[in-house]
Amino acid sequence: MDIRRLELLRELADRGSITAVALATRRTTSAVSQQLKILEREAGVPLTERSGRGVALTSAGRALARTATDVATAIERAEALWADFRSQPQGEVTLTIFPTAGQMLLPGLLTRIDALPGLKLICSDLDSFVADIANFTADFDIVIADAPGILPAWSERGITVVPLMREPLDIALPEGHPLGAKKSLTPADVINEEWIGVPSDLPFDRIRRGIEAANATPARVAQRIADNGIVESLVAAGHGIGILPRYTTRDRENGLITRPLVGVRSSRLISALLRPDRAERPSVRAVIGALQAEAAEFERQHEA
Amino acid sequence: MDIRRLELLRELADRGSITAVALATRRTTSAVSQQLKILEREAGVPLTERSGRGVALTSAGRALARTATDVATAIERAEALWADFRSQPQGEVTLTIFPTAGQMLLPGLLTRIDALPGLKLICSDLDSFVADIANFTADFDIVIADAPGILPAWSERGITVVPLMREPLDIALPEGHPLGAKKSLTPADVINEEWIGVPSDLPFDRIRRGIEAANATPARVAQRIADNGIVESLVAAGHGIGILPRYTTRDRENGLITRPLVGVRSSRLISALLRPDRAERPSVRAVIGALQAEAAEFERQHEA
DNA sequence: GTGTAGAGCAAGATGATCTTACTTAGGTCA
DNA sequence: TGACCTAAGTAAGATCATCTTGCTCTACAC
Repeated sequence: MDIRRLELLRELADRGSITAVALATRRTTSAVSQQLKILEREAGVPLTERSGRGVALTSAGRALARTATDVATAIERAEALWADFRSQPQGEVTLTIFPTAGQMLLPGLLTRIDALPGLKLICSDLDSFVADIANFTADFDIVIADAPGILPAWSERGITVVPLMREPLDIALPEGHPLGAKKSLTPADVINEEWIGVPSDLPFDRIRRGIEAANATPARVAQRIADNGIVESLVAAGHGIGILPRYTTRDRENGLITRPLVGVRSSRLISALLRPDRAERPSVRAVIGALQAEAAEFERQHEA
Repeated sequence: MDIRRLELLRELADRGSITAVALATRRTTSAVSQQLKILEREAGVPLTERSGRGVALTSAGRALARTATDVATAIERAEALWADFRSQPQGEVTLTIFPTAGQMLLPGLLTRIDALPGLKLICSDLDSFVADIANFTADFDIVIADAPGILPAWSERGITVVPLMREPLDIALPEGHPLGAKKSLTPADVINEEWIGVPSDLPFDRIRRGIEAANATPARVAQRIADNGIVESLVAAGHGIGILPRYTTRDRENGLITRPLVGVRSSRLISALLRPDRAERPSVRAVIGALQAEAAEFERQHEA
């Protein structure tokens, strides 16, 4: 069964006459007629029948023409990808991102992508609390995650990790807390506080472990909350202190103050994860480039 | 971009060397080499690079080889369908059926299908209460439903309806109910009873409407229940009388007795619904044939 | 260095698919 | 009814993509 012949059958189903198919495919009617004859012999079932001066598909013919449609759509998808390679970056790129990084990067990223004609970025956001973020590289071209480095499990699976930016993590205190008097805080300052922590399998949690290691004392974790907005509210209400990312935490007029933590490494590395085959697509490369530029721009503005 | 060339790229990704691809596809290495060269020119990107004495795919090559896999699977699906037409009925047929019909027909149907080698029947059951059963013909090859005839909406959509069997519907009474003294019941006998009915958009409900029409009086419907098992329990517990299908109602030692209803048409027609293009597939035809045979056999046994 | 395996190039062979020219069948209009 | 037209199909030869043959080039093993 040959694809090109199958395609003719589909054309016939769409256009209704051999002449129309021949015209559309820039062939003679004779050529079309011959190819359909061969197809019919291969199928072993009559696919067409005469109807007046023209031909009509038999119901078997219609049924088999339908299969051609499915094949055609698969081929079209493949060709869209090839087009991406052949010329300018073009086509659709899917991206998923966790909420706070989305706040920082998406507005500028979308502006940059708008400037590239033919390129469409389809974004979605991810619950901040997922088991293994890298699993999403099967479903999305680009996954933006808080990646503490390249996990062994990732490099094994051949996942490409592109670092984008580093965001400092600060200690969040309720207004009026005695520690607010200091400009910056050490692990010893905070170890005896009540903590609003994060679930232990989130990358954030390694900051708490760093503080514990520096003091050789376990911290008192009152709650484990994944969503930063909730953490903000709990800290502001005096239920404990927490660790929050610097650029996306609201610490103006909401009962919250933040202080940098010194003495342990306290930042998160935001990276793009993707499967290497997708990383080859010019359109995906273009988005990665825009992401790197946007992240650099963002860091530059916030360091100043 | 040609499918045959793309297929070669996929082979190369799988087998790793031009020689191996040539051997597998019964060509000379030269032919393979030439075709890949053409593909590369079309792509505009290097797809292979020399690596020692052999070649290795570039990462772009791997990415594009992956697209071939998707196309290949679509073609394989299409070819499975063609194979179905070419020879004996073969392949997979999906069927969905409502519960009581499943009880009656599936055991025997599956036995019949087992006798046809190469044919696989994948069954699922349907909630008895769905808006328009014919919508399922998009998702299943065969939909078995209580079809009161060919609805206009169905014939418009070109849905084929194959009648399978007629099942009488009886009046179900609690044991000891005064009407139990009679061998059969008329509309006048039952109109003043309390009813356990069915939701008004189920086909069953037309029997109740028939009884109302015969008496020119509305029936008193206490409950509207879709599931026959629940109706059985409610009737047995004395909450009312109901209408239940003869062959799948348990009326032995469960507090339930059934009596035929005379004077209004009281039966349901069980039919197979399918899209006409699917009806052409020899495998689907074979299943329909087995269904008709099984339904006829079932009716014969229960009339005796 | 010599031998060998794998890839690639040039030129001609092969074969599928197309065109040209003609036939057949069904419909239309005088 | 017969002349005419349109659509499809057939036969034979032309054309073009793809394959093979025969040779070269490169990397590597012994």
